[in-house]
Amino acid sequence: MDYRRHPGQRAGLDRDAVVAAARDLIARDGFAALSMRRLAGVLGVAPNALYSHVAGREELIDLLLDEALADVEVPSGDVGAVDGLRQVMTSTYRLLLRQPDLVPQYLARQGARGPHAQRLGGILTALLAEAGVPSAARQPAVRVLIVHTVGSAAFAVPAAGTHALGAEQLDATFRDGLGWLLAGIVTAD
Amino acid sequence: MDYRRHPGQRAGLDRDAVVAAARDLIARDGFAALSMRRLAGVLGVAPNALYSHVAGREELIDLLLDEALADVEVPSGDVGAVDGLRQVMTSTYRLLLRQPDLVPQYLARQGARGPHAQRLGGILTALLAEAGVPSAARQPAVRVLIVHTVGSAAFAVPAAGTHALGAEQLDATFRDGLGWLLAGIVTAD
DNA sequence: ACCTGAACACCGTTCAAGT
DNA sequence: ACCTGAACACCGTTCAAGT
Repeated sequence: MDYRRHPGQRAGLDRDAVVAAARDLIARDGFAALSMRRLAGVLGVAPNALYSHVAGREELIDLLLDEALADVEVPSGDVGAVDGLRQVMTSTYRLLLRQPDLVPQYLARQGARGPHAQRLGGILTALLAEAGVPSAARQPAVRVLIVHTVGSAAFAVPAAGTHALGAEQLDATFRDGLGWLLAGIVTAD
Repeated sequence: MDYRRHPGQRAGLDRDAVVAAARDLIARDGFAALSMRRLAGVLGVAPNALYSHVAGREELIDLLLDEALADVEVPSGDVGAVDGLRQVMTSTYRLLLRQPDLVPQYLARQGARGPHAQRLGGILTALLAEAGVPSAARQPAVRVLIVHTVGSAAFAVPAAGTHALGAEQLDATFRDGLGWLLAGIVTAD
């Protein structure tokens, strides 16, 4: 329609602006409301203008998922490997809870594959090594920890009906499960 | 278009036939291919004919999810509560692996809410009680076990790129994680 | 009750063209 | 390189009508 712009005129858009607008749109109206056309509408451009900055909807979601992991905190100082693992996973859990609608998408695409996800994987592997977990057992251990953390975050989102457990109880459930898994990981032969 | 049928003429459709056709469609072409219009096409009816048997696409997916849990095996005889829990979760895990495309949808809607899911929840709660887990700790324990099982199944699905872990390793990872969680659940004060 | 016809309000993506 | 215009091939769902 009328975008008050002619073909060739710039709209001042770039990749980060598109991703940021998508994040805001989901935060306001939920993941189901994220469509390329609606997003373009919010940004005041024609729908196909987005394809100059993003390969398509799938890539956009990949970017959103990876961005959600941007602020994972590396364990501070020398708290020990196991406590370090606990801190990293708890930080990740809290980050994921901030963008609840996005979390199930991690499972739908078997985890994020972007740079932030890779960085997180590297941190976990190093901490497992420091904790004395043998080389071959580290990748399975990372999987178990990620499954628990992402799964807990996905289940923490209230569904249509009110759920029985409160936020504190959900946090406690995540924390307990994490502790049991860590105990098993570092104790395994 | 032309369905070789007039308004008012039956097509011999019912709720189960719709759900079964949806399951087959996903098995053949993937979850992304499941649309009401395509499903109607497979069944040889007009798109809106499906709404006589199903409230809409969301309910159809709910039915598919619950149906996937129909064949969970209850533990045989007196194997003990913990081994019983292990058997039920392993049976559920194997069932979920049969319909891989469907699994992420469990997380997207915080678990299934149908009769089969409720039955599974009841079995788990009873076994936890038998294992001596105090009443208040049972619901969180069920959550942890479900998160691990569904999450493991979701992550077991190969993504676009080939994945490093083989099927045996994935099974071992699920089994180990389950063991650690069960140990923690029955040991907790 | 179960189906068709027709329509409404959407989708993601592509291709050509303009600057 | 970044945008618009226009189009293609889809969606889920609803409403009226027919038997």
